Amino acid sequence: MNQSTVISIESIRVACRYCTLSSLCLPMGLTPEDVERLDDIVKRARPLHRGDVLFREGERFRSLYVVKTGSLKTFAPSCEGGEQVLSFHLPGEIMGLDAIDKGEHACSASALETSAICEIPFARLEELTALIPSLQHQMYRLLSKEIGQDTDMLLLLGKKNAEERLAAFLLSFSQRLHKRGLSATDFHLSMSRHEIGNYLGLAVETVSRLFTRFQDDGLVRVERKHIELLDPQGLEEIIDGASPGRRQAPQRQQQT
Amino acid sequence: MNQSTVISIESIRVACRYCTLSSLCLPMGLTPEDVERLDDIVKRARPLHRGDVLFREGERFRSLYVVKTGSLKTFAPSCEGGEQVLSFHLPGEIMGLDAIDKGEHACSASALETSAICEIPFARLEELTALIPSLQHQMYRLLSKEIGQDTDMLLLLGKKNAEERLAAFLLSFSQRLHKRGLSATDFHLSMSRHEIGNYLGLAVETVSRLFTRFQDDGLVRVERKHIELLDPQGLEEIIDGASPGRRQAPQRQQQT
DNA sequence: TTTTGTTTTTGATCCAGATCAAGTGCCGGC
DNA sequence: GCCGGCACTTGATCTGGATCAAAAACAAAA
Repeated sequence: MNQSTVISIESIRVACRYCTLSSLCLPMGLTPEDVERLDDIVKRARPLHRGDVLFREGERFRSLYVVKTGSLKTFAPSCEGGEQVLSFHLPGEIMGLDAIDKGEHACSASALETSAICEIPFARLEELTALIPSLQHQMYRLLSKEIGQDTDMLLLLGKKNAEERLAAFLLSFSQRLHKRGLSATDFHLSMSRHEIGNYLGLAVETVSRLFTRFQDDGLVRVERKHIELLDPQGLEEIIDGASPGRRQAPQRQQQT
Repeated sequence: MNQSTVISIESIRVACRYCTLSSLCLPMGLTPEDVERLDDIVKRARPLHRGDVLFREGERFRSLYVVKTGSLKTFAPSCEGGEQVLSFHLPGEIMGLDAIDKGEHACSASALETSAICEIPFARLEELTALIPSLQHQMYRLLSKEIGQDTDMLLLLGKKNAEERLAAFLLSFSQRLHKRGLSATDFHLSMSRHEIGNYLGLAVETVSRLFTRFQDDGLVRVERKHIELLDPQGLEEIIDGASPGRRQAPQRQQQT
């Protein structure tokens, strides 16, 4: 309780201009004065704890949210009570962009661990972007980037096998952490095997088996949620379809 | 040749304000004066023919493109020379939004049939959106909508089986045509079985078999690329996981 | 500490859909 | 009208990963 209070106070106090994430986040490329104006509309609420829901699918859309610390997942209800994990969000990453169109959230977001969030009321942001061209540009870029990421994911789900998917996930996660100043080769997964499997379109068992296989192949060291990448290059090769087991490509390529 | 000339002239001449698509397209919700201003920056080139490439992956991003007539596909190179079809575009739909972020096209676009295109130089559009709040809002909505569509696709590829995928594709295509004033139950597919399969993450053979099965089940009438939806309700039920063959859900749901 | 529930791992089996293999039929070119 | 090639269909087989089952490792509670 004591600790969460500390985090809370801290999260309330850190303005954008002092935030270490500003180079990754919305303020990227803005002048200090413009950052100030953006900062004026940002709200910082108390932190969420594991499992807490930030917004729920169907809720009226009012704000975008940026992760300040911790991590979250977004997920949409699938058929028959199941759900599809759509993405994992790390500090500096924005959530809620998919809700602008319909004016209501198309997915839900919940915390994977204790997390601090910045809330950005969209109506005010929209006003601001009309006044600050570089902010408008940044918004277009952010929206576009999200589309690009979804595209990558479509490629992953449409064309890659289980091994390639997990390798891609690990490497991508590693790179995202690295951009945030953390180790690219030694990190902690805040999500469960179940969530990873769901995200990658695989069964938990498959994810677990692949972790074991990767470890046996000397690519990673896995100890529950603690991951060490021993051979990132090797993972890279797996992603490109050169799995250790098969020398030449046995996959028939779907031409169009 | 004669016919393509006719189309060409027509496509050059129709300004946004006379275009039947304006209610679906970028001008949606703009005042007539603002449509005029938008119209000033739109370029209308000669039509593309089947197979012609509108833009290619890696090319410098300058413009967004809107389909005026016809249809296109976008696709990205997958591993080992294959490609992933990312989307099919019908009149009024915008292409190139994923390129804003990196400043270069992340995918390629090619015509599925003779198609007319409106080109919108992005730099000029960006200037205009700063001046016209409703246009800016429209842009945010369009970008957000694209994200939402990608999300739907992720759900489809991550959680649905072959039958559900094809049913969802047919119904979604039908609805998009209907919005454009065409028949929702009797239409022509401009893409090949191969392209459908690629898009849905299925082998051609599977797509072909499913068309046959759907026809045998009285859901559709298929004659090469000509499709008649006989029982849209039945397709809807398939999408929701109630395939005719199985009474209760044998799929284990991936909980998180 | 034990208890109890959850997450992860491991093993055995199964099946949807991919892949392989042959047609069949359509369409454009000559 | 005939030919050649490509798109599509249909059938037979194979397999990656799902599913089923159960044990093992942990974590939170008591």
